[in-house]
Amino acid sequence: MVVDELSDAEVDRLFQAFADATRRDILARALVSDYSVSGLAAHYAMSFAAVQKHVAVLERASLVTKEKRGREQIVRVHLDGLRRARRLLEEYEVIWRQRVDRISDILAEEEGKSPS
Amino acid sequence: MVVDELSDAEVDRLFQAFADATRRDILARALVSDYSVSGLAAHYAMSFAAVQKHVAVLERASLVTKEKRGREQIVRVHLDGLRRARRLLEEYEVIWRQRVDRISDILAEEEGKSPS
DNA sequence: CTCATCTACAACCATAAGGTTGTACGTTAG
DNA sequence: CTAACGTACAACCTTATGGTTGTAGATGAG
Repeated sequence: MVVDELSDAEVDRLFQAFADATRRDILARALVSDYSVSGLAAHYAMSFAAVQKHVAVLERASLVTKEKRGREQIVRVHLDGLRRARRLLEEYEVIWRQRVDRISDILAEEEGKSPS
Repeated sequence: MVVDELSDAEVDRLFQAFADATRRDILARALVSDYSVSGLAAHYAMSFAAVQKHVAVLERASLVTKEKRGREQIVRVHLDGLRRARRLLEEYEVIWRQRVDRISDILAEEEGKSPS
């Protein structure tokens, strides 16, 4: 029933990509409009190469893709990655809810057996 | 309007915590039932100390808390952390949606101005 | 009381992560 | 054509991460 089967390594890369403020900011910028790598780099107090590496991390996590436009490389968000990460977290919450429900059921049953 | 204001460092820790398969598994186990640290450690092909460190990472990320019970330390999930992470990812999707809507509006307006 | 259990933590090691600078190469503007 | 721009990538450094072993302190079982 689970449609998007991600390997552990893929999920690792996905969350690892989110685990850095610069990368989250890059993602946020790329979400609202198109940026080239150097266009993004202009916003950060670090070298172009560093930003390039951050984009590479996002790319390996399937969160963005790069599209060549002339001599520039446009970074565009790949929404699927984002959705998958979000769904994974939702699944954890579902598990929690199921547990709560299960415990409620057990308590209800116990009460039915010996109403104190 | 943003209720849960997380610092960059907090969010870093949150996603960093998810970025390891062992930790995600620990979290999943702790979600479905109560486990002591050694009870968790029994499931993994690594030392107790290693598992202990993983739990510590989850704890620093506010994803779990430990509760002393006799000589054991019970690991319980702190649902808030989970919810916050999920909401953050949802916010990115919202931003994306807003962008799509904005572009649609612009296109609609352009069409209104000079219907080709 | 004594011993096994559970935990905590320090010290150490190998590798990964995040940053730097430097070099090289395709592309576009003038 | 030439110069500037955008990119790619290698080499290097420092610190963080994920693992190990070993030691030591509480606590519970017998």
